Amino acid sequence: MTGIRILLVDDHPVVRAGLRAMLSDFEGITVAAEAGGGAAALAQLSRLRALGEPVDVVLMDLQMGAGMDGVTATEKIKAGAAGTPAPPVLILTTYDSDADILAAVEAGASGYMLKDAPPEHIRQAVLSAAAGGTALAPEVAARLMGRIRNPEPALSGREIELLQLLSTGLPNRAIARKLFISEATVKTHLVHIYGKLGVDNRTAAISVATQRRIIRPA
Amino acid sequence: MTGIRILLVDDHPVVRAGLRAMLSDFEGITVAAEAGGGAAALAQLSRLRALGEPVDVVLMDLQMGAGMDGVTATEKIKAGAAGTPAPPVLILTTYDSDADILAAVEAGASGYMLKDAPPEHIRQAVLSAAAGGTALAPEVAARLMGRIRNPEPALSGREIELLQLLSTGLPNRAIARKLFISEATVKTHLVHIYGKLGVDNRTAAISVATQRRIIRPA
DNA sequence: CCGCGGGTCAACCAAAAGGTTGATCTGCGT
DNA sequence: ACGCAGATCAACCTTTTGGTTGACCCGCGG
Repeated sequence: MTGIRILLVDDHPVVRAGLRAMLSDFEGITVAAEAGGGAAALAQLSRLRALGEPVDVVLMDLQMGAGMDGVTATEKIKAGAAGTPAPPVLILTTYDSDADILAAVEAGASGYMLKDAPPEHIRQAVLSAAAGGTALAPEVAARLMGRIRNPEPALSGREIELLQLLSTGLPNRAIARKLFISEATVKTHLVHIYGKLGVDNRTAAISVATQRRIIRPA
Repeated sequence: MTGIRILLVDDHPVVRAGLRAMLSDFEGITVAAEAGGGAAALAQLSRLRALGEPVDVVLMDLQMGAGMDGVTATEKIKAGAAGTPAPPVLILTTYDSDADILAAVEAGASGYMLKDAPPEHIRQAVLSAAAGGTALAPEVAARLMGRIRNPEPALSGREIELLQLLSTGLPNRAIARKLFISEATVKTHLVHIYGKLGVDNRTAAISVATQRRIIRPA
């Protein structure tokens, strides 16, 4: 049997070693290559494709220190930057904030797993992704279901995006520039956010959004 | 030769597997046990001591999801909660905030390494700790040197108190009432805080203060 | 004793944020 | 075709913050 060929993308050597050790215990799964960042990941994908040994699944961390973050790398892979057809990308990260989950899904990720998941779950997710399916960690799935069932205090993707920038301390003008919209639009979004979160200023919005894990702590 | 016996403490199975794989490649180092949290770590230490197989070095993560955090666990170990003499504790974590480093050192840690360090550095640190020495990652050492050369202005107790309330989203008026001072005084404190943190608005102050662990996340 | 820093307050002005109304455009589902 | 919701923008006004200056009191250390 051919086996599922995997590319590990994580900036921590320790984590890469852990995943390699964990995955090598499973039948039918082999780690074809590793990358410590988004740019290296794209290079590895191209290299392996040129060798006629394309990877079947990319295991990608989201937070990666200096360089390209995982969401951007996923977008580039899915856009065919490392050749087509693009392999499925399975996110394996530490945090499960709405902001991260939505960004990853929009970037084209096939799944979203947490690093504290038991090995068996990760194996299942890899198999699922390789077969063209999807895989969500139970916690993640629960959060998404909650969003669907309870649309009352549901923030839109754009609003969450704005909230995330808000939490870094940027003034409206800077947020507007980052999102390529006008300051007026930023204010409109903020008013909506305040209404949905039941607050009346940006600081309280950040507090509530952080507690509800709508955004990850700055 | 006896070999150095290690206890791994980390809440992520993936990371534990990685460290186990990495360390097992080194001569003279064996992983005696693992723990997924601070409480389990103390239990493991006691158990192994009772078996007459005490560990020589504890490899400890700082951020551990739900239960006891790494600093607290280190304090307890050093206080003899798992028997004396207490083994050296080597911190191995993702973040290198000043607050984390200082807290770890104060708790009695023998070293502070980052998870993105190359395996050889981690091996050196383990050997050093086992021999009763200390080990600091270059980045960490650099930060400490920087602090000594360029001490960041410390926030006063009152300022931190105010910052904590600020992070909950209260406007100045409400903060004033909570602290039984006038709004003018709140503004004066805020100006001082902004100056010390190098920001110019309350939202950024919260962001910076949270990152530096000056205040706990809302 | 005197300076110094922390904490308290006031008055004033400038800038940013909050709130309202109303408008256009887009995609999506019926 | 239609309504609806999300996203976008403008103009206007009020409230809150930010920034400056100056002042007073207190405790601690040289």
